Amino acid sequence: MDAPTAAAKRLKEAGLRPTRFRERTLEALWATDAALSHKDLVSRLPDLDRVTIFRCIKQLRKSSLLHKVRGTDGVSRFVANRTSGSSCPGNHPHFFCLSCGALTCLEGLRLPHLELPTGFEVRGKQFLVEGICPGCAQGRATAAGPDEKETSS
Amino acid sequence: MDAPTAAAKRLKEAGLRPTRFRERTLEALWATDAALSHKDLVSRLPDLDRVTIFRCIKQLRKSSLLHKVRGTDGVSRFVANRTSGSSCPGNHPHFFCLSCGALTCLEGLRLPHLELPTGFEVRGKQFLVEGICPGCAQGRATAAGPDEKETSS
DNA sequence: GATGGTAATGCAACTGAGTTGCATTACCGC
DNA sequence: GCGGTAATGCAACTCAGTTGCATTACCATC
Ligand SMILES: [Zn+2]
Ligand SMILES: [Zn+2]
Ligand SMILES: [Zn+2]
Ligand SMILES: [Zn+2]
Repeated sequence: MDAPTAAAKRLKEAGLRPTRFRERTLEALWATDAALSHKDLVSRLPDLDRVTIFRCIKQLRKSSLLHKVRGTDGVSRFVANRTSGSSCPGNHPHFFCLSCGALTCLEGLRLPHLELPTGFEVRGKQFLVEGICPGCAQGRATAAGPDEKETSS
Repeated sequence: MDAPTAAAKRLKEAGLRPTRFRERTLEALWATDAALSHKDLVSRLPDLDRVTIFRCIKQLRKSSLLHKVRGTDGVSRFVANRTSGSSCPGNHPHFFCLSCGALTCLEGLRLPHLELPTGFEVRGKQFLVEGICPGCAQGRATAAGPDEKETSS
């Protein structure tokens, strides 16, 4: 008997069939802190069909196993929800690095409150900060040389 | 001689050639409070080529005559900057109505401050609130009555 | 362990936003 | 009016995301 993986367990809990591909998609997301785009996932799971990955994402999202964030480039990226209970789409802000393109959750931070004029009925909020991430900022400071990115996404 | 329109004046100030099409694009944006998508502009300016509108938008944006906001649907929308001096891209939050799709600037409001962990170098911020706009909320409350929304999308 | 129904997968073709190249046309200074 | 530059139109393209349909894997049930 194959030991049931943590991913399989999580999928079952969520009421999804724990297929090999869903497990691997989930594991790929668990393996990184950054949000992954569909393209990122395709390159990490080369033997999966791109449409399958799209559908897989959609299912995982429906079951709240991940949340979606759009960078300022308009591309959606996805992050696994670690805590099984809450972690709804928008309870923390996100950071988009203009240098390396990484999009990360700022999970330690709360979304700031915003007082809207009367008449608006709020359903959700998104706060996206863009700039240079610690990694890239350090690279610049240290490097002097501007040999930025070679890892073309 | 044709009286120089306000739009033409504004374009000249910004250092752009005040062509007929740019004037009309700017006027279309001035004529509404809501942010307009490229598609919206195409339907308001049926005799303009869609590519021309894209390029027009790009120029107006480069000259800070308008700013871009993305709805949670991922589609870019554009709003004219009334005040000629400042009005950079992101100094106010935006509201996206899930019912009618309208995206509006909350110009009266400041972006809330957010204290980031050390190491992050902030270049810009975006705050997008989604929900039901006053117009749609009222329509529902009053509802019972027949003449809901007919303006689809 | 075989069997069947449902859900998941692969493939191809499609949509819609946005871009690029190139030939044509309008604008502005002279 | 004339010429050069910038703006326009058109066609073709990229890239994210979706849809339809035939095939395959999963799970339960016998
Ligand atoms: Zn970075
Ligand atoms: Zn997040
Ligand atoms: Zn509305
Ligand atoms: Zn705005």
